[in-house]
Amino acid sequence: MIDKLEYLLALAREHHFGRAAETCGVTQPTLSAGIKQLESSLGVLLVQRGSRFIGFTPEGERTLDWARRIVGDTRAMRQEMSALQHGLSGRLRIAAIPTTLAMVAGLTTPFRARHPGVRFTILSRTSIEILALLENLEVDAGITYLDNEPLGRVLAVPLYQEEYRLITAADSPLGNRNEVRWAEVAEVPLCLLTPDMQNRRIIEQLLRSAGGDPQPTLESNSMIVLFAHVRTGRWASVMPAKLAETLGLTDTIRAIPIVDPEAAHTIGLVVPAREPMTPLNAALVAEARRLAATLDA
Amino acid sequence: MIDKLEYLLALAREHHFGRAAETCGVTQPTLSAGIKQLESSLGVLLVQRGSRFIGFTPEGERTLDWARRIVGDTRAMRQEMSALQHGLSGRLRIAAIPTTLAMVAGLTTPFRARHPGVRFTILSRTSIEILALLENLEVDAGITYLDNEPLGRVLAVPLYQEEYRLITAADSPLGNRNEVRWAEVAEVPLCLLTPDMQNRRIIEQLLRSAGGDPQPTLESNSMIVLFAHVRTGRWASVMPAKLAETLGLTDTIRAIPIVDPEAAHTIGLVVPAREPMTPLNAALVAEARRLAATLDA
DNA sequence: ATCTAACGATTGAAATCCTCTATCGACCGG
DNA sequence: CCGGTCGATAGAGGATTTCAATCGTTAGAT
Repeated sequence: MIDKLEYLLALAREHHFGRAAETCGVTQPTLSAGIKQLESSLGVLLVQRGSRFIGFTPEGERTLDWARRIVGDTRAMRQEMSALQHGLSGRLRIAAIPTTLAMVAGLTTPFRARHPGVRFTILSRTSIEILALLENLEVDAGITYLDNEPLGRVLAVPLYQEEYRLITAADSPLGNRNEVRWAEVAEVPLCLLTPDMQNRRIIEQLLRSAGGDPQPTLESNSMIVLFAHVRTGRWASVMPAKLAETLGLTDTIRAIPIVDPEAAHTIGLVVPAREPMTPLNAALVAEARRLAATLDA
Repeated sequence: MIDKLEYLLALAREHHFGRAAETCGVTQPTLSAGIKQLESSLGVLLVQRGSRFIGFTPEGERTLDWARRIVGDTRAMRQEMSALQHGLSGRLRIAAIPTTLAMVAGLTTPFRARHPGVRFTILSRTSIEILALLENLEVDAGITYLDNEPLGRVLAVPLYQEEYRLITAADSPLGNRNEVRWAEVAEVPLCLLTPDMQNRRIIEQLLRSAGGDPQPTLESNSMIVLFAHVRTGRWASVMPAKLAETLGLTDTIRAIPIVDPEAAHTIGLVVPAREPMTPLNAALVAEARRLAATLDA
């Protein structure tokens, strides 16, 4: 029964019987039969049948909600029993937005010191993708903005305020300033994240409300790409302060506070609002609270 | 997997492998193997092994919590799908304390008018048993006191205030009064519920705080027994007003309000605090709210 | 219109898992 | 010491599950 529900979740992820079967480690006929059996067991059609996967029926969507719950609880139960036996172990899957990637180490490092048996998978994803991944049990936790998009059914732990810096060469036009205004930044050709990233949308909105019309000269979904360009001294970017510090400023590259307004957005850890939490998530939330305390100080 | 969790729940109910197997409709070796398989699948011992059933290990108790959740969600999912197909159907199992048995019809009758496909099982139980039955998924809902014992993880819908009447023959010593004081009632030989019933404990406490020392001349766990005795005209009892009305007063048997104090306890419907509720419970709660509105008016 | 590739359903054989009956061993109370 | 109860175990039979192979349909390309 529960494995059939897992099939359903996989199908919701992949929208494709073959691939869903593969991720479940079974063959396509097996998954096909599993779904069919779920349908007959519940007495409803779950999947809209055509020559290909079309989508779920309304009953299927509803069943998906239940499947997420039941499968999630089952995994949590297993994890809890395993933790009682061998201490915390297993893999903690975290999805983070690119601007926070550098600070993830601040969370994972003390966590691992406390719980050496735990392994990590860190994925770089957009804030919207993170919520979907959480919903579908594909990751255990996310690190994202807490104060913009609606978060859904999650528990959020604020970590720090993201503040913005103009990253530019010391010998560039604004390079000698101790602070700059958004209106000024709007005049500079920038390297920014792609528009699917919430950070890009936040910065664009700040630039626009300062009267600018942002036309980034370069965009990427990778902060590494952006920073590598800035580092040449020929490009500029707007980055969160925390990130700029971590990536390392040289004497030729400066991070200049941007004011008017002094914008800030809250970054935090989000985990599914499941009661009780999985042991790994409980430990992660505790670690995040500790980290937030040190960051506030 | 889920059926193994059902085995575990049955074992928790019965404290006996053989009986648990019977309630699950399997033989004892099957249930035994099922539990053993759960244990190896989770990697922990769940049951304390001896020559007989002794109890659960701490891990077993924890697993029981998860099992209740997972099994409950699974049943809710099935019920919801069935309701989407055929409308509300199935069996609604309600446990009620004896003093409320007469008013259950006020809930079930309009419910059945709205949802003809639903069948009922009504059990008379003590308030403490009701909470255990709810916890173990053995009943869907309970009707009990809301304001005394701690209720646990339930959603409560207040229905009405239980007020107390002295039920006695018109020609008995207090029979001609329009109201009596608890101190006076304490002098009368009474038929009361057995001490495992909360109603008995409530009434005893009221009698004692009025200075009496209650020594019921007859006790039973059945209101029918109590009422049948009162009806002979030779016995008296203290009963909730609602119940006395339903059982039918004759011109020789009177229900006299008891004052000083005018005690009242809240009676209500309780269902497991499960989000979302099962469709049957959702409908029952809606019906209870309607009923509460008419009772208030 | 025809062809092709992709997709999901179907089939039938093999493997696995499950459930039952029968029985055993441990323990308890007389 | 004996009889009865309880849960574990063994082995056979049956049901279910899984897989490889294949089919039918459809969308898109030509």
